[in-house]
Amino acid sequence: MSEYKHQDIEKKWQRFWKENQTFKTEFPSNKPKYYVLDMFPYPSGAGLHVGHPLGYIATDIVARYKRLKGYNVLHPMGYDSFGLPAEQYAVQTGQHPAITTENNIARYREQLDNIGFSYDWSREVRTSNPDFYKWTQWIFIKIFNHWYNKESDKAEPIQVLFKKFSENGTKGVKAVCDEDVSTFTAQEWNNFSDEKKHEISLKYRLAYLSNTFVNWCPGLGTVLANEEVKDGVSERGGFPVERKEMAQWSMRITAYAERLLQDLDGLDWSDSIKEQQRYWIGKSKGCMLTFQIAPQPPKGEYSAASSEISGLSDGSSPFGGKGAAGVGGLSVFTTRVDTIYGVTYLTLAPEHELVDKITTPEQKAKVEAYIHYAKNKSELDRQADIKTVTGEFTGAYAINPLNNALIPIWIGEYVLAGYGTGAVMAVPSSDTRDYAFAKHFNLPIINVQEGEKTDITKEDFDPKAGTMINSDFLNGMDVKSALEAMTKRVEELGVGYGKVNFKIRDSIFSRQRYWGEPIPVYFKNGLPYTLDESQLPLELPKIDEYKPTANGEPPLARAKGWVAQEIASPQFFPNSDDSNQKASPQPLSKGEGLSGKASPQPLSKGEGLSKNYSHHTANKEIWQTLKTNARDNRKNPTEFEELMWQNLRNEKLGYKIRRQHPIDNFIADFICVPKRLIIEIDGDIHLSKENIEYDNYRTSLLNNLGYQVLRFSNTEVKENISKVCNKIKEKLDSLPSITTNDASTAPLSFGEGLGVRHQYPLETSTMPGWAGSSWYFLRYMDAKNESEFASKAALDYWQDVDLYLGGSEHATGHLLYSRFWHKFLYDLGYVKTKEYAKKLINQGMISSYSYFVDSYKGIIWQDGNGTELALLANGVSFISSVNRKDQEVIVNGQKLSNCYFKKRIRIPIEYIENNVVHKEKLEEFIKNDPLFDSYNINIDFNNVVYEKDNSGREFVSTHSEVEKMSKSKYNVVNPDDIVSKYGADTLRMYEMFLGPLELSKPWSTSSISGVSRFLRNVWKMFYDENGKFLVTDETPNDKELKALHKTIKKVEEDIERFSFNTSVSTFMVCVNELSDLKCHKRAILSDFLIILAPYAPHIAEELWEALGNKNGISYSTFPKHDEKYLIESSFEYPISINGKVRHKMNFPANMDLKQLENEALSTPEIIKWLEGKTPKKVIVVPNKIVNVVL
RNA sequence: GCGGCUGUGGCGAAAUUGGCAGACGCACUAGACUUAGGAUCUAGCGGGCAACCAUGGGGGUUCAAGUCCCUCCAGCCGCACCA
Repeated sequence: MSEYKHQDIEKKWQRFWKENQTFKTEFPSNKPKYYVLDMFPYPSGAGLHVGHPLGYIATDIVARYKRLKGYNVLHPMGYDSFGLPAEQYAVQTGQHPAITTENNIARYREQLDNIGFSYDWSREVRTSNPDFYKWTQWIFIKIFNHWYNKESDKAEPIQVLFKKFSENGTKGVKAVCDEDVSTFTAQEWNNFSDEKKHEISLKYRLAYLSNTFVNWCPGLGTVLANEEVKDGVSERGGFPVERKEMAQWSMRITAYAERLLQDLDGLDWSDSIKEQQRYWIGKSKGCMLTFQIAPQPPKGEYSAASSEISGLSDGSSPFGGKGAAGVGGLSVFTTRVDTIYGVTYLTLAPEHELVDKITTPEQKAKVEAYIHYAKNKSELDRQADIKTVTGEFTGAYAINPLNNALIPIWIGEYVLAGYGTGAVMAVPSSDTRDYAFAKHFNLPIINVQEGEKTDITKEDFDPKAGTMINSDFLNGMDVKSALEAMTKRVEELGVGYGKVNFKIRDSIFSRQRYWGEPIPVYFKNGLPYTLDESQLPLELPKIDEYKPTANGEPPLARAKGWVAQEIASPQFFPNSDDSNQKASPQPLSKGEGLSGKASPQPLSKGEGLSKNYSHHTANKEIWQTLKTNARDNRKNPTEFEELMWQNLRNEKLGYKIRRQHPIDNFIADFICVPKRLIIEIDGDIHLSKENIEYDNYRTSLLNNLGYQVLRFSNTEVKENISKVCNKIKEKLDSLPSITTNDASTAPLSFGEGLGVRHQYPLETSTMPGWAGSSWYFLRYMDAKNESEFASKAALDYWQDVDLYLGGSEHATGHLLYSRFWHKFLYDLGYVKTKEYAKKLINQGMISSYSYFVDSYKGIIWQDGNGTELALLANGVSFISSVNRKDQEVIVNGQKLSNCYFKKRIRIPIEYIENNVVHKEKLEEFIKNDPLFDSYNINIDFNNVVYEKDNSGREFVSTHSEVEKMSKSKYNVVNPDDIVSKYGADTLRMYEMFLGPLELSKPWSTSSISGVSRFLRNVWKMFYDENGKFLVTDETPNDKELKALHKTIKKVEEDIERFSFNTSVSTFMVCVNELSDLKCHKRAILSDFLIILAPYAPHIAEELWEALGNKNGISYSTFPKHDEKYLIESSFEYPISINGKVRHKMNFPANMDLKQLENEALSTPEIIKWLEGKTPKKVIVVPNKIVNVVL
């Protein structure tokens, strides 16, 4: 091959890698492991632009490098394929999001393949694939079935909690749980019904359902997590978000707050991300204080410092347990308990539950008005004007627990309901917000600190400066000791205790959306239960439309038969401490499973129960028998049954009723399936005590299966059939219909061997976007495993991610939740590492140049407000800057100045050549672009100014701005175009060459030619222009070896510290040097190709093959540099006088320093600079520099 | 307001531990080859005629500072009444 034909070469080797499965990861393996991971992409419809592959190229270089270094490399890719855009598209078009997603993934894959990545595609994961989300649901179930024990500081099975409850009640249980849990004794607990126990447990589980204020986004029809809301609008789509109270699933991430914070220290992540997480977790050490509410508001003026309630000044504890009007104390969290003598008022959040109780009648109207005002203020508004001070006095007073001072209680929106206790003790002398509030409402201010920087009105105010004053026993202390002393004192007094508070909130886990993982939960009597693991995956149902239902339920509520079959016994039987053990099936007792007269043989214990079927399930053989028996029964009805049938059949009562139908191990006489009603006619023998007992037992079993049972005796049927029918009808009317896939047969469709069970409605919300991404990195370790999320062997071997690369926008979302889930799995013993990603790099964004041309002409005038308006040929538009060229004109009788003005017109980047747009291109753009009208309203291209270049070609000058790459900005550069024009290797190297990985930088296609030329120069070392192969077997000389070995050394160092841009420069220098040396020697070029291969794998493979190698370059060995080739025999010393380089001299590298100094000082050039003075000092740094100080 | 990051030629940048600032590349200029050039090759390329001046500004430490310290400024990102 004579020319460097990148298209052919790249396709060839991409095919080679695919056919040879070159990058399939070995497992098991004796090699050391290296796991390098990209944050997987959401496959958007727009496809990749050149910014996306930046990180992928970097990780690919590392992966290929590590393979050459002998590592077993895990380098996978997949898709975060659940998400809003596909669903929004589905809502609009009705196309199933799976189809949209599939198409988008296909396009992504094509684009990725073009760039020659070395992913092991056999491990691809997609979060929307049931094989994958089965395990996301599985983890959810695990989370649901665990609680957080603060004593052991880890998650433990809920059964352990149950055991504690049954032994000691709530006493001694230290759990992370809801605020409103009640206490009970072991005896009380043991007397609770199972359902009650379950209900209580919901307040302890790590996944729980609760009514919370959520970020409701009507535009998207879903709730959003805090980090999905930016500036009061949704991060995706920018729709307004409001506070709304809804029942929602949450994850108790707060339980892990401390560990999430602590373990950040050991992570090699950027400071920025770690800081953001620290801030988000928001740990603050402080003190929880209780202020009693004063019994009666005092008349007249009060003075915060001195007013004491009469009779209480003896210092005795005045208010016992309860304060005024039966209201308990008011809890306040403060980080500055040392300033308690400076408290002059308390402020509650308007939503605070005590507000209602303590507000005095006189203040009620005002307070209510204020609450109304605060409530109706949207989040956005609240954030927008934080400067405005608002609030209202409740009329109530609290008592300072330290000095019994009376302090008024206010409400104010500056206090957040969600933080701390929703109440603050205000110290206007030490807190700027409190100060602003106090100033605004004329509340007293007591200084409790003195000294420098303690004046709150001054710029340099430092809240922790100075020493304490006006603070009793604290006086004279600094803030730190005062804090300690006061914390101790309040604990002694029993009015408070030291407490650590976290800002982080439990994360809302439900989304009212279709395109997400269904939450594997059903509801029985209003309480949530998880599905049995054997029922996973709970697949997304088909639905007719992807919108919420008419009454606002999530889209899944549209699904027919969105019900669960309960197959495990309820999870609240703590049979064992092993959380993983399923509740054991309850065997059928003797005689059960029999119906009517022609009964099959009774089943004995365990008999007929296949291991795979739950205890309510008959196996196929029994089912066949039941079916046969039922058919016989139908053929030979008793007279009573026949009479009944004639009255029930053909929907005579308004409901379809079947007769002689198998239900699990029974045959029911009559059944109305959608109503779950069974009607039995019992013969007279049923009057015996034993039979009644048995009937009752059977009824209860059927009840457990979800059926109601009506029993009539033969006599009742015979004597008053209409009464019987009325009773049945009444019952049917009262029962809710249970919809199923096919109400006529579903519960009876027994073909799979599954019996009829009670069906319960399933949860209709789905999981949030971050669910799948919180653990996908583990799935890659064993992506095809059907029985576990990953095998122990794989988890033990791969351990964690060695290098994780992705955008910093996930700082408090994915990167926090995934750490949380990983710690949870760590607690359960599934993973061995506390953190899953040792090293994280956030690649910078690649921005782009947007190009504009100016069009001039129009009329400008000022409106009444002095705003300048421009009148265009076809309309009026506001412009901010004008270039005037005054000319007077008359418009509507008014004298106006006729100005030329500048209007920016966006020109798509593909029409730009060397920063100008040629006339024919501009015309083509106007003609071709369908979006032209919508993007460039009011544009008159006749007014652009054309210039001519040397060849007479007309063009228009443009100016450019660096902006985010986006479709709407007309500045997107598609990697496919770059690959087809310059090749994937050029793209890869150029992306790296742009600059440091972490920094944002603008893309400039014109600069790519340098890298392109470089690769052609590499080619030229192997082939001349006639295609003659130039490589020789000559022995390399020292210069060539030096050029090679310093490159090996530098490239290796660069990759190890992720400095890819400098490697590219190094390669260029090396090729320049070898070209100057006219080096075509195999020994040199062969090693050069190996070190180049991670960056430019295609050309490296091609030339490697040309050198006669058969096996591909990917698993060759990275050469080791040899220092002996790098040693210089001499060094050219810069000789500087007083730090300024004046001369250069060559000395042997190992020369004696004193001798060197002497020689340097005796050189004429230096003597000239010495001007006869004796140097004060001469510094000689070996092989660096000589500095003469005069 | 708070936190993090970043400021070096016309542009992207390099200088890893303080030791010749601007490597490497783009753009540009001149020349060569050529019917042609969006090809290739050669040379030049921070500013200044020069002494010198230059790493956002100012100050400091040091024989020596882009690099360390203080201070101010600008840009980007994140958070934002967190008690």
